[in-house]
Amino acid sequence: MHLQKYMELLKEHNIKITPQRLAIVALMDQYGHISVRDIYEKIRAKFPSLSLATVYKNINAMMENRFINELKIVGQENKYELAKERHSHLICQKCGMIEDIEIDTSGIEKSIPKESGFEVVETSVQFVGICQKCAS
Amino acid sequence: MHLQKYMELLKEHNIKITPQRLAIVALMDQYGHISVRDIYEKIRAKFPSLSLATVYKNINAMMENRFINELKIVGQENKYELAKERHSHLICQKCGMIEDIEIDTSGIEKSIPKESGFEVVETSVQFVGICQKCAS
DNA sequence: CTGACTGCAAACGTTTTGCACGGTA
DNA sequence: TACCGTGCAAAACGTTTGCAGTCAG
Repeated sequence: MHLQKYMELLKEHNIKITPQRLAIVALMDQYGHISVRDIYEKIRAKFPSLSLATVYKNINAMMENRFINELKIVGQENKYELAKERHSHLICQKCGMIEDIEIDTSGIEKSIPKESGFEVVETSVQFVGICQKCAS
Repeated sequence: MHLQKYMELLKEHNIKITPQRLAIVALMDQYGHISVRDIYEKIRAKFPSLSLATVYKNINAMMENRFINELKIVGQENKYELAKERHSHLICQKCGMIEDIEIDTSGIEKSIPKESGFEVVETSVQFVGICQKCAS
């Protein structure tokens, strides 16, 4: 499918290509946000020799290279996503769904008092609530 | 000190009063945001019989009662804070400082498309950056 | 061909659990 | 007094590490 694309992505970030890594990237691309456990189980179904340690090692390497981001969400295990433009997340309290959303955070950043002397590098916003499916 | 205040707080939330719990509440009040490990070590210095299991059990009980909140922060261990009015956090990447800040999130909430059908219950905002002390 | 990656097993740190005892209401 | 909370030890997790063999570049 998009093997070629994944290989290029890895190359761009100076990460050596292996079947395990391609499988991880493919899952992140497919699911958007995925946990270590889910990565492990889904790949293992097709590729039973995969070890959990390898998943962790690769996740950590990819985070160091800023190739992926870690998402810490209340009430959920950590999720990982391919790094892309800054964005925020909609999170359903009921079903756990996570959806990307692009919003402008410059307004709220302005409400930090100048006197605080705090310089924002990154603003992280999570909208926690109920998704359409769960509401109906 | 504020023992009386802490006892009332616990009573209001239907949490039985014990010396261990009073010590935990006192630390959260004093530090604002504190980790399990820090709670354990600080209390233990004065009160060596305290067990880590007790800290965890109490933290969990207080979270169920919505008496305290859990704070998940990138690159830091989980922190806990007394529940209060909705607020956001300034987080220093360098020294780890966490500071409360009150901002109006209604603006960014409006940028969620109506068609998404997502109903926001709570908006969590973290401003990650460099604090005044670390910048100078 | 060489260094990096993988898988395995063991180690580690954190959090939870079960149980007997002790303290709060 | 009755029940809930505590402390201890063990268990259960999640994550990391060391090492020997293998693979990608």
